[in-house]
Amino acid sequence: MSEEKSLNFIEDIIEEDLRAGKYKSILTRFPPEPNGYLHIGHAKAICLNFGLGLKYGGKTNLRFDDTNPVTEETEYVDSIKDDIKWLGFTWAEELYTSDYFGKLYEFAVDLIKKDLAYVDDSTAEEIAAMKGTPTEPGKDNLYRSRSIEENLQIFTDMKDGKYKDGKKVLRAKIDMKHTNMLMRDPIIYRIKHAHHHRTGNDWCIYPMYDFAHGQSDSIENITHSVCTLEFIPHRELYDWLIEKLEIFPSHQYEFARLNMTYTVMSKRKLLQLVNDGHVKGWDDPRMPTLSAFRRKGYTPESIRTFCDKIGVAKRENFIDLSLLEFCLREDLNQRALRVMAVLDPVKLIISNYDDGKTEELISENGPDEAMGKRVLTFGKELYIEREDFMEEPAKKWFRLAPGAMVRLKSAYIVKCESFIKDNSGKITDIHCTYIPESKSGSDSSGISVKGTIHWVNAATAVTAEVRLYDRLFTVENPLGEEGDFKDTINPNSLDIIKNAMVEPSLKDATAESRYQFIRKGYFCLDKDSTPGKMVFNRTVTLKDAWAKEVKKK
RNA sequence: UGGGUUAUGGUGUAAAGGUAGCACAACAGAUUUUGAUUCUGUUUGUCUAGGUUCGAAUCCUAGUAACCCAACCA
Repeated sequence: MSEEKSLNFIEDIIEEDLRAGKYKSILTRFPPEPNGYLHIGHAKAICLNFGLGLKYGGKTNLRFDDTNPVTEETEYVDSIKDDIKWLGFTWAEELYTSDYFGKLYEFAVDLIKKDLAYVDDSTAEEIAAMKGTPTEPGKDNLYRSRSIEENLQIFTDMKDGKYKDGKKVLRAKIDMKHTNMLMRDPIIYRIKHAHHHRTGNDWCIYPMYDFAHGQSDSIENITHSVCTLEFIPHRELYDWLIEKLEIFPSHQYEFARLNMTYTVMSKRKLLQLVNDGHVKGWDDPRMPTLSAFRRKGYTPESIRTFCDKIGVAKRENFIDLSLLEFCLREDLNQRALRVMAVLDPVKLIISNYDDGKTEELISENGPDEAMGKRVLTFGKELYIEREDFMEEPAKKWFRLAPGAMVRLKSAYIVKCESFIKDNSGKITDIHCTYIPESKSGSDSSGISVKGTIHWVNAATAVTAEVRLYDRLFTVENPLGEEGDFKDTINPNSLDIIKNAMVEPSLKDATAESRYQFIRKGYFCLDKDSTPGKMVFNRTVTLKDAWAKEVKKK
């Protein structure tokens, strides 16, 4: 095959439309409802819609689908805008469906005048009963034959606030026996005496999704209105309304939403996790929201790469979380500064190193020369990772053990001579000797060791809190289990380490800094940090061949 | 008992009648002052049954499975 990437089915359609001269340029839109935070599934839709605009020299609008005042809030509007900007996209116009309430009302009046809409006084239960089921046709009710004049008058009265919530609705007059349930006289306007986040108390009737979305697309001259699969049955109604209203013919195309292992992706369920206190807010780093990924240290580039790799198609998919992590590591590996941090410290004392002596050693900041170098202080007392020492070494173990030698990264080779345990059997000190000729960069010792471990100098190390995150759920598909999805929440999804010892250069960390704690993973500074106490989030672990080796047994 | 949509390795995604490719995952090895990175290699697939054709993932017929549709949510 050639170098260029093959097109997805929507790109196929657009290229065909452009080729055929159906449109001179394209216009897409991203239409979130401001009732929750954006998650990784939205990122797929954002990358798709904005990506299409960019690729074909068109534009993309951001339109808040705010037709339900009871669930929508400005807080969500702000977070959504932040997330889209963070991902790196720029919208042509910031619009709101509520901008069109006047126009939409006119459309409804137009429909009534064409005898294509009527006011129904039935209760919600009655309407549901008359609607039939997917396998049984619905039935007409007596309100369906109301006169145009009467409908016009009552609809005006509805708008003027003469009725209470739920007393009347406006319905499109289509076909109660239609095989598509959505075509059985769908409700297009309902009464809600509620405060709207933008229009305040101007309206007490609000259009339903189906009477707002397609019409908004049309008003904006959207050429390709891309949405997820569950809206397929809505397309027939979308087209019907555009045809009857005789307005600009936007077209709807549907793709499969993103599903990912070890998480859930519905705003309703995410809201539940927040409200029930299973996580500490929408941006808790264990959440699949964009604000959580950002806080956890993910880069927008890695998420865009991920969205590119998963593709766009119409079949249900279930993406492996490891693909997202792969994209992340690939990016972080290139940009993260390498530093040393000991998460579970145990003291290492070098017996043949002079008391009070220190040395300044040079270490590279990363694999790329351009990342520069930094100075590390070495001394007689260090901290190393507790798990890097094994009293009775396992097979293929090439870290520290009694009598064994190991390289201290960017420093010397040391040999373990003895160790001390406290009353509870916990190792408190490891005594080593070092090989003076083995200094990194000028090693003349002739000794080669298999293992290299990280360390920090006890005298100059800084204490920091480190938060280790694991997947939020214990099973790949929390919704595939019997019972409530919350039963599969991972009780160990957060491990807080209060006293990690990190090298002093980390004092310069900023919110944007990306680090690799050598051999432990990628980390970033959390917003909970204070001048007196740094807090780091583990963004993702490094791949760990040893852990895999251990697991095999 | 209705209507709609989709079926390609473990997971995704290409192949527009002509060599089933790519990525992740898994496995094996090389390199390595991060058991990381990098590099090399291996395993695994066209839902089923018929048919058309020199040739079928692709076309035809009949099945099967999964998902969606009965909020005054979007």
